Amino acid sequence: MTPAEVATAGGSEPPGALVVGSPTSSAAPRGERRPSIADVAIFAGVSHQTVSRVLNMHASVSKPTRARVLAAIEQLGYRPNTAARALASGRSKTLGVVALDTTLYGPVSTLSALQQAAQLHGYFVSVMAVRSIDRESVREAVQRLTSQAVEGLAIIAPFTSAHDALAYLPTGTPVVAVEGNPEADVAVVTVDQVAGARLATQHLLAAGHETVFHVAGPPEWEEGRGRVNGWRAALEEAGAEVTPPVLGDWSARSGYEAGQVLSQISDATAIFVANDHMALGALRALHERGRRVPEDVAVVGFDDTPESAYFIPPLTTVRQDFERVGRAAVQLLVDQLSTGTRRRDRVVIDPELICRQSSVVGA
Amino acid sequence: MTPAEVATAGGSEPPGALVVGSPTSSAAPRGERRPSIADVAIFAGVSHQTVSRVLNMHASVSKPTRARVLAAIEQLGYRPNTAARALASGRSKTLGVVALDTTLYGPVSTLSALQQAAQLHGYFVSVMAVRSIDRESVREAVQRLTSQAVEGLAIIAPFTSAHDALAYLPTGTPVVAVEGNPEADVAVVTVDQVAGARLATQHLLAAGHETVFHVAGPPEWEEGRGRVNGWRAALEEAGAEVTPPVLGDWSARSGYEAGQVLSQISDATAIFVANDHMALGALRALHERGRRVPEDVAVVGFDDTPESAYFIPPLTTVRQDFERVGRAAVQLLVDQLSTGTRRRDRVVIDPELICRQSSVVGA
DNA sequence: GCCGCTGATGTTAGCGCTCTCAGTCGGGCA
DNA sequence: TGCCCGACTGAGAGCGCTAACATCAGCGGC
Repeated sequence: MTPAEVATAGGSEPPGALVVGSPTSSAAPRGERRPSIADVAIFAGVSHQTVSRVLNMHASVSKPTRARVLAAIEQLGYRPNTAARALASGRSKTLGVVALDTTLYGPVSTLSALQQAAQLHGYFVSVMAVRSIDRESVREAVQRLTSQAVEGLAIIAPFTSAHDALAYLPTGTPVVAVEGNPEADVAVVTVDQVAGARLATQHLLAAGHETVFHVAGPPEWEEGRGRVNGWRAALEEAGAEVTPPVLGDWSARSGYEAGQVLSQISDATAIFVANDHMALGALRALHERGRRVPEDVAVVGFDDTPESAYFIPPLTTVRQDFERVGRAAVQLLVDQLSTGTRRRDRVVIDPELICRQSSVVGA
Repeated sequence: MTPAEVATAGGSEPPGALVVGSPTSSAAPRGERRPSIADVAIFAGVSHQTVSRVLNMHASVSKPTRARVLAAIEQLGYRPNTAARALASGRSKTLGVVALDTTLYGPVSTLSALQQAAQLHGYFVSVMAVRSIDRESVREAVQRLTSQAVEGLAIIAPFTSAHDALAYLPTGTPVVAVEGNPEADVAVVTVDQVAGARLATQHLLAAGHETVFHVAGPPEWEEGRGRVNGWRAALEEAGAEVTPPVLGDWSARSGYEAGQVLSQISDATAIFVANDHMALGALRALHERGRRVPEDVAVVGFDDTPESAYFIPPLTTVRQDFERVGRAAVQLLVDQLSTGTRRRDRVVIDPELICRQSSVVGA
């Protein structure tokens, strides 16, 4: 790869991508079928294989030839056909994603970051949303992705799905469980939920509360379980009483209902809520019952959604760097792909406590 | 290739392939390449073409033959190869989506619904996120999708993008602009932003406010412009004063800043905020300044995010049925695909005012 | 001056599927 | 009985690309 080619290929492009056509130049292939590699070859007066070599940045193409081919490509507005390429090479340049709920803040942020990261690596992303994580749904999703010959798979859903998924995947396909159980038998990228919950709980204990109540996420979610565990561990370490967690479903509504329950417990002076949306609901319930936050009850959330700084009062919460999660997931897949092995790396990302007014009087 | 003796496999574990018994009958294709239509054909004792016919539900396959083929498919764990199918048929069964910001509530909800709808119609969805809507980004995204041979394209981004996109698309590819300008020269699915803003504004006027202030979304967004227009129209119809809108960027932070400005204007007794997140910020600013909602200032948002019912106070807002938007977009594409024409249908979905306490005293 | 080598190209097979065109077979109708 | 027709099945040719090999200069070394 000579410097000249690098100049041609533009820095922001993923490797292997082609920079062709200024916005004005590339003429649309009016009417007819799109130009193929053969058309380009004829136009440039070379063999189709030479065109292919230029496309794939193979060495051993002379400079003038390369230039001629690139010119032809631009002239004809040629774009490689992904399907043909995938068929011939066996590489689809596509990563599959199985996601449980693609509207929740966490998964959305992760997915979005993942998508961007994949794009940077020159990969497409194909997302299959599953309604529930029963075996059948997972099988369906994975098989659809398999038929697309995805090269790697990211699972943004509870651990068991990741495990199940393996069964339906061609042997050797790299898999990464995002936000999955660190004990999983595949690679994992996760935010340390236990540590995050511990941070939140310790923060409240340090503020002088005898114990901390917990509004938990659904136990089917690894995040939910991890936060319960971290919370419980922190309490036990401090010798504080462990009250039964109130179960929620991540929604503000469920947080509200939990808040209604907890607002009637006069001992409940500190609540750690498993995500910000539920915390919002809880804040509202406490407000309705005349319990002041943080004077009467301190509240800490989890996620640091962009809105949480504008709750009343601003919410102390635990930030998760979803951006990094997405990037790391892609990186793990790409690494496994390039080494050709399925590995069991884990990337654990530390969460960060963001202190705001909901937890500390006078903050 | 899965070289079993890769010693470089990251230390922790021997890299042996995971042995997973599949819970159903379909035996995993041990080691080698996945079974093809030809394998199925041999196994079933028919020609590959007959298998293809079964796969594509062509008529003219006798029942016993079909049964035999289906059995073979299951036995071998066969899954059709999307790339090969796309290459041979020219149909990729994939819809492309170009989206501007895939983390905002509206786009996320739409995208999610769209994805589900597409899945139901047997289509895959390939999403290209663009950072900005300049021509270059749109071109890049559309061309990447083109190289995937998408059969149809949905654009969840301002109108001009939709227009630009056409230039880089093979002629005849159906396009639908989601939440785009109804004047666009492609099919459009949109919530009637003008009507929604009108509802909100009229609601506030009807409550006795002399005029209604507006915190607007970014003018680059069609939604932002539409809501400004509806708000202005409602004011003008009522002969109310039209104050200059305060510009926001959809974020709670920008809503907060707008709220700070408006809270200092004593005439501002009613505010229509262009989305719920900004409304949250505005509520917080008003709260800080001691302006009571709704007693001193009435606030109405837009979107009806699941959280808005739990704001303090619960937010009156305008609901958009994103579910329907997504479904309609897919339907339009599928229709155009089946009739083979590029049409300019429009689907306009009526928004709905959801009355809560932020706008009406004693509600 | 012949050998082998390396860089630059072309040639030939497929990848796994669908499409078009040909059959084969049995039965209804003249 | 013969013929046509419709239901069913099969053979062969690509789709656009990559991978492996074949080719063919030109070059330096002995």
